Amino acid sequence: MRADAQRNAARLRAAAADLFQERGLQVSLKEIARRAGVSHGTLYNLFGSREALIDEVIADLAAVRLGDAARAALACPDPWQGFAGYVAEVCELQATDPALGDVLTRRFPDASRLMAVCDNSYSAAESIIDRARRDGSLRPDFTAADLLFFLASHAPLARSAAAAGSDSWRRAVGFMLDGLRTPAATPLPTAPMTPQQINHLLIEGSATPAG
Amino acid sequence: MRADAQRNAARLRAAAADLFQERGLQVSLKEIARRAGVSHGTLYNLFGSREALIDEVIADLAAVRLGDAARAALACPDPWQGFAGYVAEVCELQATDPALGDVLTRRFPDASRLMAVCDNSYSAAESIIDRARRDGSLRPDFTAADLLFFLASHAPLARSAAAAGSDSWRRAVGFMLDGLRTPAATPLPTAPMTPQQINHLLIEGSATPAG
DNA sequence: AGACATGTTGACCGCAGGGTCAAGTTATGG
DNA sequence: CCATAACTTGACCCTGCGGTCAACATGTCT
Repeated sequence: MRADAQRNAARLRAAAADLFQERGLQVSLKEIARRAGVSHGTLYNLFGSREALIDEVIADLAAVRLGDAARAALACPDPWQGFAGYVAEVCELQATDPALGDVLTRRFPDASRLMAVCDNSYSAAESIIDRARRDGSLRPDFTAADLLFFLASHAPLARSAAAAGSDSWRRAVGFMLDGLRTPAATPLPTAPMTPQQINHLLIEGSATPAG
Repeated sequence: MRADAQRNAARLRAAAADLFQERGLQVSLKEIARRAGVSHGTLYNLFGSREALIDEVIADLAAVRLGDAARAALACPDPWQGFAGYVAEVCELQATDPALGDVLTRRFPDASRLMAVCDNSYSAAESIIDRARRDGSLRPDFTAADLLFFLASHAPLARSAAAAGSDSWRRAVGFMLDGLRTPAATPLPTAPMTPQQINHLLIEGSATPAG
């Protein structure tokens, strides 16, 4: 790879990282190129697709952030504290970093490294949940699918609340957590989602085609 | 108004009602015209703006649906049952009717009749919440702003879950309600939103400009 | 029936997005 | 220092959106 190409790739990566984190994973590729100070043709040249760019720029970061949160949760002596702290931490990430808010939505199935991060996070969440359930502090009917549903619905509003300088999303998380403790538990009206249902749900989630 | 214009207006209203309820209040106006079988020029001619169309086609419907839910809630002898049923009912509306899911987002400030419906609903929610708080069954720190936050974040996923034939959103509502009963209550990390903050939050919510 | 007001139409504008590619430029190795 | 492979560029394609308007059609009233 020629030196100038390397320079351009670095600039593009930096611009992409900035914009993804400022405005989410759907920012226009032309705008990324604009901010990097190169032609959008060059972006397509060097990366080929938004997914490739995401994988290069966000996947590691997401892996670290989510991995840290999960590790901290499992390291916490009190399973409930671990679980609650994990949820709060992930929500915090969603509120402060739009890119991370978009990670869990699985809306970029072709970003393979990112999808791997999603899968790992899901497994980690299962462990965290399991531990808290076995402990008796987390209601037994709560599943990782339920957590994912909550996080996915929470992300957009948390993001704009944070952008508007508001903490209000923390309240929503607080209510939710109070509903997840065993003493509060009340029978649920329906079964948890299967992984297929989750996928379907999240991907269809926002980019509904026009037909 | 000429007879053909009246016919066209009726067709447009019908098409708009259909599409709003199928896909939400942001469907393209050209598509509404297409489905109505008239030129989009005619739509602009007869209605002038999306907001006018919304006001004509959705405002009443929303007023009735939300009003019924509120009335039923206040008529319920048990304040907690009334509150919980209200939340569940509104969520059901959001899940089954994308147009109603968009109503509470306040993303169409120029649709004045719709905005009035929002305001009324908010007041009604305050009464319902108040009654349940005074009853001692609803945690005292829960406000109408919190409910609005929940509903706004809930709507999109509930919609796509329902579209995918899934009931899973009911679980989320169940967890949330369990967190709202007084016995579950745990101190909250931050203050509720002011009306201004709500407005800001919801309107910025999804249509973030590119700049 | 005819004339005029009232409506309708679709081409057109500007914008922005994704994506491609021939032509031009520049780094690099011999 | 130059030949060439490697790279960049921006014009161009497509799509779809909101919105306007001159030219045309049609209902309506006398």
